[in-house]
Amino acid sequence: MARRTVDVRREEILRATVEQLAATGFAETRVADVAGALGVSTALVFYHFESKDRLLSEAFSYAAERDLERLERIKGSDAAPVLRLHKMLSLYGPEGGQGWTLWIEAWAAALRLPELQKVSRRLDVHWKDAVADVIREGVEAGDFRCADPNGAAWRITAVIDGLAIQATVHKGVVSRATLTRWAWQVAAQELDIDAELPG
Amino acid sequence: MARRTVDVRREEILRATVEQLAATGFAETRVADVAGALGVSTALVFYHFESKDRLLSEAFSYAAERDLERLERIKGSDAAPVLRLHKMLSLYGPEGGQGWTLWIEAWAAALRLPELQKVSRRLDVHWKDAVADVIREGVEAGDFRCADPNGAAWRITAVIDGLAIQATVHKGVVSRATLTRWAWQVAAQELDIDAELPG
DNA sequence: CCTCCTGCTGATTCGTGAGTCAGCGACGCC
DNA sequence: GGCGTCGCTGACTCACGAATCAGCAGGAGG
Repeated sequence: MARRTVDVRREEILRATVEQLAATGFAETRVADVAGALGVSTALVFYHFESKDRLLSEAFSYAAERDLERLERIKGSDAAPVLRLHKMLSLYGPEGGQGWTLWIEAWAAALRLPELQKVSRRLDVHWKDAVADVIREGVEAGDFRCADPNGAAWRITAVIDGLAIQATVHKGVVSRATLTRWAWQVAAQELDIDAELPG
Repeated sequence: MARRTVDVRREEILRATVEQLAATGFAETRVADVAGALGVSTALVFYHFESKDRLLSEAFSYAAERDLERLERIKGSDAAPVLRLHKMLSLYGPEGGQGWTLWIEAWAAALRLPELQKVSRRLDVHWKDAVADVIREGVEAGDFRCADPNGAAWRITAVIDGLAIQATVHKGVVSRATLTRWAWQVAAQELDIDAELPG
């Protein structure tokens, strides 16, 4: 069977696991499914990962890391704060739609798996901090007026979390478009800017 | 073994199941645990509920129904809209703290179990509608100024959802007190009222 | 060309938990 | 007081999925 180096194979397995997780959830993901999707034996998965729990949390961590990279790339760009913030919220918000399934699953799973909780906490805090940073920059640049950038960041991202849950779990109750509009509306209110969407 | 009527026993089982669900999650809840907590045999549970899936969604539905009753009682009281709204948000928000574990689990589980999704959707929509109704009353009474009561209700409850997730899953990142304060702050902004907490 | 190392597998073990079933005993009813 | 219903149980089956292991093959290095 097509042999790979450890690194390549591990990443292949992680990617397949993330897909499986997003598609069928933590509880319903079988090691056999992941192996099957790659056309390898289940034993191979255990050759590379010592247990299923380990595999799942490493896979989630892998997905999280890739997301944070994309976030940092936007945050570090030289666009105006308003634009950067809007891009960040767009990335955080709808983006894909498959992503949210994974985060919702992850929050629930994190209630029980301490290892997963650490990753999930790190990811969430990082996100809110990044938003807060950009808000602070915008305030300094005179683009925003905001007395509490940190609180504002938490409230804005919380609205998105809350709305995204509704949009993802109860399909139809809120549209993606409404989600985006409302999220930006809250941001505008918090930052004392025009509610018109940029771009 | 202490014999009961069907109704009594069913409710006993449902209550025990809700407790178990809140404590250990949907995925980790065993029929044997529920039975054990009541000191009865697992077979009895299957005597009253045709399958585990059925038991779980009925239990969640049972908990949801009790919550909605409490909500309606507050909503229907004759206090001023501001006070009623605040009470509703308090009920929705911290209240217990064990409740949120259940909702987070339920959202994740609803992604896969259609029966559960129906219940969860009904509950969520009912909540947002109730908040919107009280906002509308407040507007009519001249207590609030709000151009979009429905949107405001969704945004306010979404913030609470989002913050409650953080408080519940990532203990320590936001305190209950901060959650309450921020939620009310968003409400005040939406309704153009004083951000001071009533009561 | 041989030979290890190592990635990989098929077959198997093992634990666990959902669901079943034959029967028992309490209690209402005649 | 006998009897039939019905809530209830213990002891079981059964399926499924995580984890193991002895060994197989491909390819790099001598």
